[in-house]
Amino acid sequence: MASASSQPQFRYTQPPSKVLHLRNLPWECTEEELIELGKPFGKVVNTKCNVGANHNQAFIEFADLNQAIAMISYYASSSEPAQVRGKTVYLQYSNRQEIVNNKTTADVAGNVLLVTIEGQDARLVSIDVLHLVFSAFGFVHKITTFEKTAGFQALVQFSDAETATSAKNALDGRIIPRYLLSENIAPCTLRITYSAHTDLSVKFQSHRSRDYTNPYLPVAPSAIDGSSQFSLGLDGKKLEPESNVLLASIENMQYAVTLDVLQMVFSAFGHVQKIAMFDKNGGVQALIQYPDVRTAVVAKEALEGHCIYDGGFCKLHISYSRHTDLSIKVNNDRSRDYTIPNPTMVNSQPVQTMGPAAHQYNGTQYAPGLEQPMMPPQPSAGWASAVPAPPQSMPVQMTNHHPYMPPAPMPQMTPGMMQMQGQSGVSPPAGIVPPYRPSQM
DNA sequence: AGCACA
Repeated sequence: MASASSQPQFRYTQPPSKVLHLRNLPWECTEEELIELGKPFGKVVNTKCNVGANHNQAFIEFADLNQAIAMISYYASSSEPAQVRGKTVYLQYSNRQEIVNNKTTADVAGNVLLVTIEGQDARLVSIDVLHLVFSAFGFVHKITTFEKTAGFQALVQFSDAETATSAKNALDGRIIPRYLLSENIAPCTLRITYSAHTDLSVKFQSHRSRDYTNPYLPVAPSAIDGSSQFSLGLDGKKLEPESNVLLASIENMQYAVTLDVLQMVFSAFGHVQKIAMFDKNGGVQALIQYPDVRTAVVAKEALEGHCIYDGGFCKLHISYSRHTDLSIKVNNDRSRDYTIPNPTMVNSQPVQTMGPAAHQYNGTQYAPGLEQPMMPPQPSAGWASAVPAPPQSMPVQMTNHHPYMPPAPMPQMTPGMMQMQGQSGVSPPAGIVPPYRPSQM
């Protein structure tokens, strides 16, 4: 075979092509100038400017081969050379048959977004914070995070391109709301393009990747034993490995926090299997067990630092427990196993009460049964404004729609609650326990 | 003046 490809390409024996290769162009030649040059000979359907080491080459692609031939033929016999800005340009058939535009993927709308987190502390942004941010626009199927030369990046998968587009339009160029991050970390700006991916492959739930459509996906070993990689917390400290069991300590407990109150608060994020309360360091702590890590992660994100009651009372501090399955010996006012049939329980309506009620959040077009209780139903309200929504806006749903919104003071009151208040000698203002409302101090 | 690097 004659090896045409091994020959120098600047013989004038290029086979015809719809694509012409132009050289000796002036610096920064524009697409418009190329179209002007080719227009007399046919329809220019594509161009590529600023090619080559000196950016002085370009391609133009005609709709039809004959148009390209016409242009080459014309200038082959013309006394006037082809010119751009008075500079002679040289034409020949390209050795390719079409222009491939490499700026496609980032411009074609898809259901997966490529998110670059910019900022000094970008790496400290947890996948859970990203999940919260993007869940405001619809159900987030999957998230993966990774390091590239571009920095800390994430792929965020939505159901469809429309949802992804609404998130992209609202978030691109914006900062992650301050109230989602601890105070001492630098602002993080989101840069968002479309990804060419349509379905991410997530093998494990881990600190780097999540599949929110599959709660039974195994948790990565590295996320369980914590021996290999800790994820960095928002404050830059090491995080304990995620767990399905949360350890909650209650600060400034002016009002009694009973087992039932805890069960209500934590049930907003999923089924609470077991709770155990105990005294430690002069305060009250509780272990709350969920069926899966994912639910616990969401609950922790949502509740950490928030107060059960208005006024900074009963502030929750939540960490992951090393337990995975609590051993509840007896059901009483300090410990309870909600997974076993409980005809003998004193207050035996809790879980069933919460189930349906917990799903009454309006605007919940997210997948049923998944844990989005705290996503703003009207994301545009929070994101369209230049100023990030105030802290209260994120959990505001819990204020408005949380099942524990008593029409009358102190509903679901338990004997234990009464007693503890009596013992403590602290009377709530006006004798009323404020409604449960997570709020930051 | 001589073929694109996503």
